[in-house]
Amino acid sequence: MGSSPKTGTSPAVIRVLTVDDHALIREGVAALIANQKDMSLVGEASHGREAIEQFRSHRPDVTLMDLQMPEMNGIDALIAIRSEFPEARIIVLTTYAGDALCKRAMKAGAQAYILKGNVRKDLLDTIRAVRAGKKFIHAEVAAELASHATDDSLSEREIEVLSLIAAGSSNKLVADQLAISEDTVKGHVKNILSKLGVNDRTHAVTAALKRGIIEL
Amino acid sequence: MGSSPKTGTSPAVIRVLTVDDHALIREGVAALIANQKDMSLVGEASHGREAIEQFRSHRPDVTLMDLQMPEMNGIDALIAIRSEFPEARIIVLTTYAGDALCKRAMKAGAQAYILKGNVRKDLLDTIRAVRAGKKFIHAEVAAELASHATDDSLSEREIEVLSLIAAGSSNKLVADQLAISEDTVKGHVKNILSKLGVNDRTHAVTAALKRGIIEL
DNA sequence: CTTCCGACACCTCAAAAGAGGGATGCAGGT
DNA sequence: ACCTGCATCCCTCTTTTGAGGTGTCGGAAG
Repeated sequence: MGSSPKTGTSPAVIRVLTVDDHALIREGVAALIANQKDMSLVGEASHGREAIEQFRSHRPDVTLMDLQMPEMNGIDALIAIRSEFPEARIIVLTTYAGDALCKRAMKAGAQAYILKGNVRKDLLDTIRAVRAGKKFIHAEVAAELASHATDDSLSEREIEVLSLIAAGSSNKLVADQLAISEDTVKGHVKNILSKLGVNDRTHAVTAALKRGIIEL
Repeated sequence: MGSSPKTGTSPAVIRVLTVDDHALIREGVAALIANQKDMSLVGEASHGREAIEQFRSHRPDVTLMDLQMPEMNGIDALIAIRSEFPEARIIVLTTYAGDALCKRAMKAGAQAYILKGNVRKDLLDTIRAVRAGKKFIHAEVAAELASHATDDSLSEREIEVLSLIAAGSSNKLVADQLAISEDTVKGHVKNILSKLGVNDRTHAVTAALKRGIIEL
């Protein structure tokens, strides 16, 4: 790369799409990219549905995707885009360092997961790396990921139960809402506590919130 | 004020300081302000301590302050700046719509409280309004505020107890950590449940998180 | 100087939650 | 066919929580 005079996929500008419900963030990304000779912002979207439309019409080389947006969240948009365009290169750019969120995003086909906090140098480097086909997970998140490497993740049902508990339901109420017996709920709760390594339901909820397993 | 031809405090540019731990947000603010003829960005800070320094050296007309930053949070920075410069005009610019957070910020001397989400038009208008001495609270937050207008807020001690509960402590453990009797803790918990309008400790924690009374 | 409120403490009692055990059926993969 | 994970249900037992009610003490506000 460099001496050969040719087609030049490398020297071509990287076409970027930014997806974030916060206008300020999109503005920041736009400003950052405007200063790069090898990049160009080709579109913006403020939620998942719009992201899909923008992707269809612009076919960006790299997409910066926030999670937690109105209308349609980033994970769902990620899945939708990747199912339609399997070669899509998508970087998750979020505030949350939860390991569960990161796992879901990477499983959904994200190429990188970085935090809005320490973006200074990471963002631009990551865009270039991802365009080149590499993957990247922010160190802070990677540490989270590593610290929970051993413990198995919650099942769909367990997440459902835990969400209802977080919303203020007792075991009996959860049982009613899910149309199962209270004993079954207790069984689920026991597994949840064990998997999260906590001793009571309240701590289970806060631990799951920290890790991005459930939302408020 | 308006028809008289004079000193011109109004036509002068509004000098703005932006405080946010997210570089992208600062970048976005900078880009937005750069397009306004009547505004000029005079400084940036990524946490509370730096905000105080920057305020001292630049004396901005208006300061945009995020809450929840490392080193020193926005509320504390707000208080510190306002105690040193009582005329300081500070706009809280945050992601969180919790009414408790807003109440604390306004009590600490903030002139406005707006959300990063719907910034498009609000931000610039708010900067001008605040410079002119007006106050402003984002509609979404105001609604939150109104919906909790009647219920009294938690005492310091109650917040302390609730935080420990959120961290996974039983009543007995909370009692040990605060060096009080378990019965007293139960008394506090009872008041907490009553004030927050919930039936159990887990819901109390999630309700308090939503309202910005405690943090994760 | 009262009056009110918050923090503190003690009591009883019923309901919920958590720890222990075991058992069934069903789906997916080997 | 077998095994494993998951969801489901049942039982017993102890601990924790939450709902009642009462009272003291100190400080802040009236």
